[in-house]
Amino acid sequence: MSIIKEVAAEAGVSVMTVYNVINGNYSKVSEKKIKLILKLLEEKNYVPNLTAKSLAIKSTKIIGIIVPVGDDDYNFFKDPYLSELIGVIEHLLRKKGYYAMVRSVIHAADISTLLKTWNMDGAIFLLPYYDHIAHQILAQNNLPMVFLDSYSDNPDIFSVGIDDYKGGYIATKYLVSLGHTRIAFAGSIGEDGVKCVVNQRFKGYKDALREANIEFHESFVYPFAPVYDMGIVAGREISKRKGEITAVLATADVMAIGIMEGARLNGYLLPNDLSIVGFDNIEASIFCSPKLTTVSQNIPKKAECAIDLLMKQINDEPTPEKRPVLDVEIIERQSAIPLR
Amino acid sequence: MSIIKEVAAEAGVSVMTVYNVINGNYSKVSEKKIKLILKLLEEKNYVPNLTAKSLAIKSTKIIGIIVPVGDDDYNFFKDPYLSELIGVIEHLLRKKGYYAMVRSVIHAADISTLLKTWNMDGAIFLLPYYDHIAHQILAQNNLPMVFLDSYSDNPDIFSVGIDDYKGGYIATKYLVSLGHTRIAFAGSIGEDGVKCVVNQRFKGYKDALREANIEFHESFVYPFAPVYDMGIVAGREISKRKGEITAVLATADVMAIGIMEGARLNGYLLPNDLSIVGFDNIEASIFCSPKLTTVSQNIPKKAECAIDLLMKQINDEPTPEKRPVLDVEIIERQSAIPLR
DNA sequence: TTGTACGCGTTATCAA
DNA sequence: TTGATAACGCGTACAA
Repeated sequence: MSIIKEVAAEAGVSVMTVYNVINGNYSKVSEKKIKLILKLLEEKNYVPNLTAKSLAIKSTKIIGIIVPVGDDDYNFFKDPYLSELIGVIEHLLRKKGYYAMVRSVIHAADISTLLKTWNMDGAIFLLPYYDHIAHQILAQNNLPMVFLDSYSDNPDIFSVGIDDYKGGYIATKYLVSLGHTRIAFAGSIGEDGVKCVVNQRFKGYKDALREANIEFHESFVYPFAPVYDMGIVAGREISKRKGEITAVLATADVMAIGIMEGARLNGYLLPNDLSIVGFDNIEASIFCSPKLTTVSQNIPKKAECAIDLLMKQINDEPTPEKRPVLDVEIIERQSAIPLR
Repeated sequence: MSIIKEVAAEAGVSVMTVYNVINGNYSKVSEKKIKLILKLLEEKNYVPNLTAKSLAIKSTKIIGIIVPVGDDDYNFFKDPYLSELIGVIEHLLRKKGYYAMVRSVIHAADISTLLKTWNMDGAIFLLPYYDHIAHQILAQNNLPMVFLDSYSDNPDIFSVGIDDYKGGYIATKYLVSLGHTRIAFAGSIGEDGVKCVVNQRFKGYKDALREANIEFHESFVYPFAPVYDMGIVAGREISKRKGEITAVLATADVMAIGIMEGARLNGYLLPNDLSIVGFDNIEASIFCSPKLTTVSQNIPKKAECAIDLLMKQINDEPTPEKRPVLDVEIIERQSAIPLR
């Protein structure tokens, strides 16, 4: 028997009266009974059952944290950028009385099922792998959603991004200011013409080169996945061209750290033989030596914006900006130094 | 109106018949209607509502992933050990049809509330900060639970741990084998006599010293928190005693990396001036230079054991071992080298 | 083969 | 002030 019923029986009142006390409708109950009922609830450690409440009010306070994973066995939490982001998000949600249901998804089709299964109040999509089906996701699920780093041209989408173009631009400009002219670009660029995170950074890179009257070489592009292992591969490739390439811009810190390793494996001395700039400013960027110069994005702020956007939708408040874009900046450390 | 009712109406049957089809009780429904109903369900993208189902069957398929956080603003996901662990756990739970609700908790009292609020099917406690109230947690919550790294003497507790004593022992022995005799220990040791992760490692450290006829010095102990920043502090302290201390065992990789940094800030050349052994074998232990020699614990296996123990409890299967202890091993890299 | 009735814990409405 | 009743979506037991 449920605690509510026990209390009602013991206090000699109806279940409804107990609920009135629980919900603070004190005006509707006599003071004497209030005290007794509160005492009994306390004694029995009553905690409202949210699965029942959810059913009644059609709101669960569950927010889905959706992370696409390609391969079934890849542990996306090893990515420090994602973990940090999830940590901040969980924290903010908790403070606002929501519950974070973290979920990696392999098949995009599973998303709708998940959201409906728990009748979630909202969802945050951490990685921008859904631009091509954004329309479908929006159509199938009528609930507040926020996409991170999306470049979808769907006008109905809410998203929080960073100024990827500027990131690529200032990083390249920074390397140019150090005297570098033969600058490689490492990152999984998408199809030509498609707007996406890496392509925007790539565009910034090319524009900065052009502005400095530096010719762009297709062979300077290493279109590898932004993970440590592929960084090593890229680093090995790049260091085969000693003297030809003097600097690299990588689209993720972990990749940049991998590039360092790969170059070192080929006998490079860092940062002398190769200047490297990363992207994200994860905590591990100070673990490596030389410490990584990188384009910093403010992860806590990104999370805040996402939650803010989500809450505004949930509470039917106006959203001044549907797609805020956060600023980025260069964090100068030791991995990029003047040429020569 | 719910999809179920729509389908029932359109198919001209009762709601019950629709449920029979959904639940595969085909024997109870005529083939013609089955096809029609399945088609309608498909069209309308029917997904069972777990909040309602949970209420009816008193099982939610939600597993709580509980992480204690001391300070309100500390982002525990920055800890690579925890993130990796959570990643594996989410993955395993998903494959078994469960949902991971990740939750940081500040006040231990919130735990019971959380578990009851969602009527969770089980819970995993990631950090062993609850040994002193384990009895209370067990008493207040009658659901399958698994504690990681617990040294509670409560016989009712299920836990998965690693051989911390052996870890401290083999790490110290390893340093001794390299010729070191003045070996410091860095980690937040608990009260004397209390069994806990760090104290066990500390015990292993002391026993290994004794076995090698090396005197233990109280002043060689740096009882700092196992985080990067405190590692730096420890590294600075240790490097003030050049020649006096030649090696350190740290109880966490991030701390070991911090120690490197602190020592370097004081002019140390690594690993020449100081040999360092870490603990955990997180991914970032290869990001630093020199690469970290460390005591490895098998995080995926730890997660697997925990889930296995949890599932056995949920399914009322016998559990051969209530408190499995996983083995550890030394991973030799570059941060610890022979003396001189 | 199909349908009815009731319960799960909670909220909302309305009557007493 | 208090309480009865219906509803939320689903499962179980039992009838027709």
